[in-house]
Amino acid sequence: MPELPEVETVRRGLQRNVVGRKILRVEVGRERTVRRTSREALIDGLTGVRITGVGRRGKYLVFDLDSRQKMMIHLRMSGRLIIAKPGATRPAHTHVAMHLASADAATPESELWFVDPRTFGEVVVFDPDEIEKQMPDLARLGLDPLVDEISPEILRRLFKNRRGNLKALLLNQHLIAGIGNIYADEILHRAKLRPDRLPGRLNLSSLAQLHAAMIEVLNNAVQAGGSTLKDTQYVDLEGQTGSFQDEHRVYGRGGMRCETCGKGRILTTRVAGRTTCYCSKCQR
DNA sequence: AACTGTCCCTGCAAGC
DNA sequence: TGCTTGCAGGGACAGT
Repeated sequence: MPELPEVETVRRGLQRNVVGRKILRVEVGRERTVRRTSREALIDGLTGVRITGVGRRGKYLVFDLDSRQKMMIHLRMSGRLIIAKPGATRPAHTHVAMHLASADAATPESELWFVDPRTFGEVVVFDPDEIEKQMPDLARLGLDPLVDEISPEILRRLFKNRRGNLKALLLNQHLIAGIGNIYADEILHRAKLRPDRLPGRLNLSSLAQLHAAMIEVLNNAVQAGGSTLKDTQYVDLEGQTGSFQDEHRVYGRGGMRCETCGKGRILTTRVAGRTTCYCSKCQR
């Protein structure tokens, strides 16, 4: 599932491959992918426009354009962005295809595909001046752990007067943006904190552990190009798999021995409505 | 306001 | 073997 490290890996690929290039033509297959506006709005908003930059906030990709608008792409559960040669065979569930002009004499024309079997993802062109109205979810996103400066003290303030447990808070995109189910479990394991702990009862040293684990796990995962699992086949823009799944210590390891403490077993439960894995011994 | 549960959707795996 | 069922999960939405 694309979470912050996977989206950041895709963003870096886009930075290398599409920034500076002009969109010549846009095809939209499934209407559902452009449900926030319409097929016409996407095609009109992108045709003849140059991509001047690609940013990321949480799991949201935001493309700068040389028009007055911006483009947002969210991969949700199963979305993928793929760069390909013009006319190459498209995978099933390719819902949007953008034809990109060559950037210079050395760069051939390309196609940028949005592929998404489960169709939860979306592609939308919006007006940044109307972001509150058109993109309320993006406008109200919380702090990004790798873009914004987060400290244990900031975590304490974010968690103040919150009733939910630690895992629910990590998954809440209005507080901290970019952490999903996999990285929430990995972060909590490295912080040695149980997912069902209540934030009000955390002392500053626990908050410092959580903060350090968050930064470390996310940075290491970006370094590894994200996590590629068996089911969703996450790959980056150029089709490369990630390798952070090899460093997972709890996610998908239910019933196995904890490699960190060597004693505990990894338990699988349900916390905050999500399948949750944690070590019975090292997380307290 | 803040939290929880349900839904959207497809592919895959387990179980009969 | 071939069917059915359940599960995966990000975020919108309804209900509490």
